[in-house]
Amino acid sequence: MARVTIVEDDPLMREELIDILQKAGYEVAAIADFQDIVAQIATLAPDLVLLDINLPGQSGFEICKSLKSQGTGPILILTSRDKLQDELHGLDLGADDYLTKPCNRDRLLARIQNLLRRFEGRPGLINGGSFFLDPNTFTLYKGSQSIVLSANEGKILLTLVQHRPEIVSKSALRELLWGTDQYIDENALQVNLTRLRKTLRQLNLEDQIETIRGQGYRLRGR
Amino acid sequence: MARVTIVEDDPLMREELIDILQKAGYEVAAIADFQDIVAQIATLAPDLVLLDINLPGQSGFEICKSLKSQGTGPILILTSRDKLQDELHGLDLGADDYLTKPCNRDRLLARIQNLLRRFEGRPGLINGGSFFLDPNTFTLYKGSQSIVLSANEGKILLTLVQHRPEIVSKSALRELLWGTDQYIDENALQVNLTRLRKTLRQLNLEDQIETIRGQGYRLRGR
DNA sequence: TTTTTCCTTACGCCATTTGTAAGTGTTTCT
DNA sequence: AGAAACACTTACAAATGGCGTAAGGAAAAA
Repeated sequence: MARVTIVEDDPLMREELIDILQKAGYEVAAIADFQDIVAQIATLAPDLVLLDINLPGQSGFEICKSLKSQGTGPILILTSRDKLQDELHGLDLGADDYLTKPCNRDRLLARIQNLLRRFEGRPGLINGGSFFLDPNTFTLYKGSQSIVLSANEGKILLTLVQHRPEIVSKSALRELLWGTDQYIDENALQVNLTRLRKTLRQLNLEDQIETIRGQGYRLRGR
Repeated sequence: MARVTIVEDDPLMREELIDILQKAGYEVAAIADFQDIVAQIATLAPDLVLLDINLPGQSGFEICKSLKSQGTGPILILTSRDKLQDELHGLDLGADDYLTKPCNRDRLLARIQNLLRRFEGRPGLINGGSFFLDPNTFTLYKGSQSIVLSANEGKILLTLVQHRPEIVSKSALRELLWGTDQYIDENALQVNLTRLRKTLRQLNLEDQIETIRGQGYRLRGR
């Protein structure tokens, strides 16, 4: 069953949530120490985070923002305040859903289930700024379009994305493609880059890869 | 700006929604003819669908289900009924958010903006029950794994998904692969199905395709 | 201009995909 | 049980696409 992490400072409310979720069959973890919450959640690596807004110290909004910039799973914001402003703010920071407490038990479970389903099995796509890349198959997504890169093109683009916006040396790329830096025709890498750029052009992603003369390549953006 | 399609039968409500969204800068289209709604939406290809539940003829739930099996963008369900059951049902069918009307203007816009941001640039993957399928490249996702199907395997799986859980006749599949039903070696289709099943086994998706003797094939689930 | 670095295009080899063929297994009907 | 219809599997050859190699052109630096 899915793992859910609860971030809620009110002990009573926390226990009740734990109870509800456990009875629903979830593997529940609750944050007890309200310092370094983001790090704790990262370690727990839950499938979903149930996040209260009014917390001692760090605001729930901050946590939400931090988690989302790391590409975590779904976040369900839970707060006692019934202010519309909170909802707007929460959603604005990238929360995936929002509920006011006290909340209906069935509604809570339904929303959790829905969020989990929406994220379940969803590919761990890597955000490349103006596109997404599947690191397994090298399927490249932009808008409603998608194409599959060949193995070499995919490997190159993936490392460029992972190092964005830093420069990746030609030496590193040769190592990536052929396991070694030496005894490789200098031109082989060039050709592969030309091919990659040509493929990117199909999705209107021209001028994404920048050449740094004498040093290597880098991806624009960020 | 993003394109939004409104599906709402009450003219007053519809005009108000159109007004709100247009003033917010969206490119708005509204369904006027309430027949073949799904086909109309598919043609419009909006970035988001605002979907009322109580409609003349086809239920909003049906439309939601159909759209989701085609890999459309986000769907925001809008209904006057304040029944929890509706919400549960709507979310269960894969709607991405839910609001009861009359709804606050700012809240509506915030939810729309949030949905659009969450889906922006994200691939329109089709939910196949226990997997996801990219209809363009035929990249198949299950959990953290993914593989790219060959053209024939992809076409077959895609139509099976789109018709799930109904039976797809062999004749229809032959038409799909070769454009015609006649003069095709009966065996050719079999071979392609064997290959597809073998590929699916790589992702532990055995026994997904069921053979209905004398009629065709169908995908399990739903 | 000369030199260095990078880009582009074309060619041939190799792997993957696909239709064809042939044989085996399974269900249904008499 | 036997036969016929239907479905599945494996193997092989042609077509397709990816890849390294080669050679020449373009652009930047000296």
